[in-house]
Amino acid sequence: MATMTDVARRAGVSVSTVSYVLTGTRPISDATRDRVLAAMAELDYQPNAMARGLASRRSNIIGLLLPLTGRALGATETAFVTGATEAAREAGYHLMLCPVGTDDSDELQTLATQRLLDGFLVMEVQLSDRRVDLLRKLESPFVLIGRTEDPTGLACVDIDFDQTVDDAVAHLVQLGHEAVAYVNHSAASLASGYGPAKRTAAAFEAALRRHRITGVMVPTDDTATGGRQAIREARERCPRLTGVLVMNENAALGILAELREAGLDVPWDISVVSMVTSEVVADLASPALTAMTSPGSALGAAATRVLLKRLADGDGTTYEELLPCVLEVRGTSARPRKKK
Amino acid sequence: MATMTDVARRAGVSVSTVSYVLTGTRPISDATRDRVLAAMAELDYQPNAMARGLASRRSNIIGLLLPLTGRALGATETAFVTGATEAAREAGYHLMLCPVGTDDSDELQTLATQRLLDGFLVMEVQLSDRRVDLLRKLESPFVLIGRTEDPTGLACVDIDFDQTVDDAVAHLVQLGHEAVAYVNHSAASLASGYGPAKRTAAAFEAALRRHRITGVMVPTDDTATGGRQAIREARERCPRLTGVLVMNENAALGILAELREAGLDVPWDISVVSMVTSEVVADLASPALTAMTSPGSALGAAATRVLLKRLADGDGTTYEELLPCVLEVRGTSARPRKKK
DNA sequence: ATGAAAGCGCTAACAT
DNA sequence: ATGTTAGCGCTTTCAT
Repeated sequence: MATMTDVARRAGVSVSTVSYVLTGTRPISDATRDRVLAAMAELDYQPNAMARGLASRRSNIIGLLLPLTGRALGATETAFVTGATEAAREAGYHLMLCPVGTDDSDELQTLATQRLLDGFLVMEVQLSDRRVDLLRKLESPFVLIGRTEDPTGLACVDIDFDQTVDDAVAHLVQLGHEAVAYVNHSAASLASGYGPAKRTAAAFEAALRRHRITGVMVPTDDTATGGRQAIREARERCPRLTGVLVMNENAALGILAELREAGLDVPWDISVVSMVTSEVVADLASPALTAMTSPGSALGAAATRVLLKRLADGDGTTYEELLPCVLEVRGTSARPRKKK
Repeated sequence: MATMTDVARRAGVSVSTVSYVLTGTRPISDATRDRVLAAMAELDYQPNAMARGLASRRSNIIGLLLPLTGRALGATETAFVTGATEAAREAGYHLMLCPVGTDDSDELQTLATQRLLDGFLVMEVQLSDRRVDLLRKLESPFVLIGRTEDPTGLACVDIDFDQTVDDAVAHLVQLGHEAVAYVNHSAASLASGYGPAKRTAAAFEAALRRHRITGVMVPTDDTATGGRQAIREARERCPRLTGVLVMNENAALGILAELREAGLDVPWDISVVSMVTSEVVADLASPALTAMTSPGSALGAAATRVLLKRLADGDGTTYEELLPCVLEVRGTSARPRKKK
């Protein structure tokens, strides 16, 4: 394994010159640079990451804090990881997966003080998240995916739930629907103040008013069974119902199954729009789900870019970037057929 | 940020003593150790990962080579990543995600010679995989998830496809099925020599013989549409068909949809067993899919353990560990009802 | 059982 | 534009 000293000797220059060729932090004459580069190539030289990190106090690695609950990651999360990883690589950084939940404060403290990571991406952010407090205290640069209660002084990248709900409702209204339901996350998460649940509930109300249509919000579990119950309840509470928005993919599939068994035709009797859904899952359903596709990979890339920017600038001001889900019309939404 | 020198001074010992307390590579009297530990605690000392890595030539990080194709990772892969990450953490290691496909030789070369990673886990291994050749040449320790054509001298951890297929067929036979189809991966992947496709095809033939039943193998695309076509073809070629094994989850859902539309009752008319399927996806279907659940997270953990073992022992002998998928009977398999 | 000291391979002042 | 050199914070011989 050739070292920088080897390269310097071979190129007939000093080690610092070699170093500066690598980092580009001071002007080097073309002739010298060429000689150095040639020497590197001849020796198959690769800088030692550890030595670099030690001397520069930068590892060029960012950590992705992701609670690994045992159950699988959804497609959205996966896409996020992918997007973040790619964006990091393009900037010459590496991405390290760190299974750190809100409760593993010690783990995180160790990670952050080890100086192995230059900064953090924090996934699955809770409204009140201890990881945030800790990272702040330790003065580690970080970017949140999602938002805490009070985002002052934080950098957040999140789905634009307001916009997403509004776009979904607008899609149904445009098709001629006048009574729609919104099947939200569970009552429990709503009560616990889970951000997306609360924000979408409010956005739904607002959208109903804006579009002057009626509708009901039904919280339910994020399961197929939950979806089944929710659609039954929704139809009871609002018999004229012709459209439904669903927050959770599993619930969406449950709704399709329930409607089918009730002898109703999707999309002609009832349209279903799934929110924050990945393409894969949407295609699993039949008919394929009309959905608001979550910008998973774009979110990951955006978050990474924000973090790297902050690392470079030493910037720590409040920042917020919201990306809406994009409507993909597939087979479960249509103009409702006239009743009777 | 306290350094080892600070700790040494505070404890009234030399730096080397502090170091040995940390690494445990030489005996320390209890009294001294206690003083050192106390000093560390008082100073909130955390060893600097970079300095450690530079001096010891070990980063305590392993890389996970995972081609990020843009499309989402399946639940099995996700579980694998989770399992590997957890296992690494338990052993005091970190896991770094490296988006490196078979074609990114340069990327991999850089990664491996940078000395940032102690070893590699290689996912989505091709029958002939250039990453394997490269890692071997660079003498980087690594473990494959999957198998190459010739596994001599390699460490592999993989799904036991033979066992899995046999278990699935046995399940159907035991229920009384006498004519079953196997819906495999696409003809293209079969032709290209994709390992799992070839191995399961062979295992299916063997299982048919062993159980003295008839059956057909139908290759198809890994999509719902592919599944639909496949089941039509299978029923044409084998009208007495009462059971079907499916290799791909999407195809499995397509098959269910097609059968339903053809007016057939699952599982009473036709049983469906999905292979290498995750629980989440199985539950998405209605009825929930009887499936051979892939040991994703166990695979990840096993692979990590093998790699760490090799790092510790400097061992490089051939090694193979196969884990079967586990049968989970859900709603799509049953004793076939008598025809006519 | 403990200490002293020589690196590990690089970056970044400080020189010229 | 280039060279010299003092660290970065730790591990690990070599001593005692």
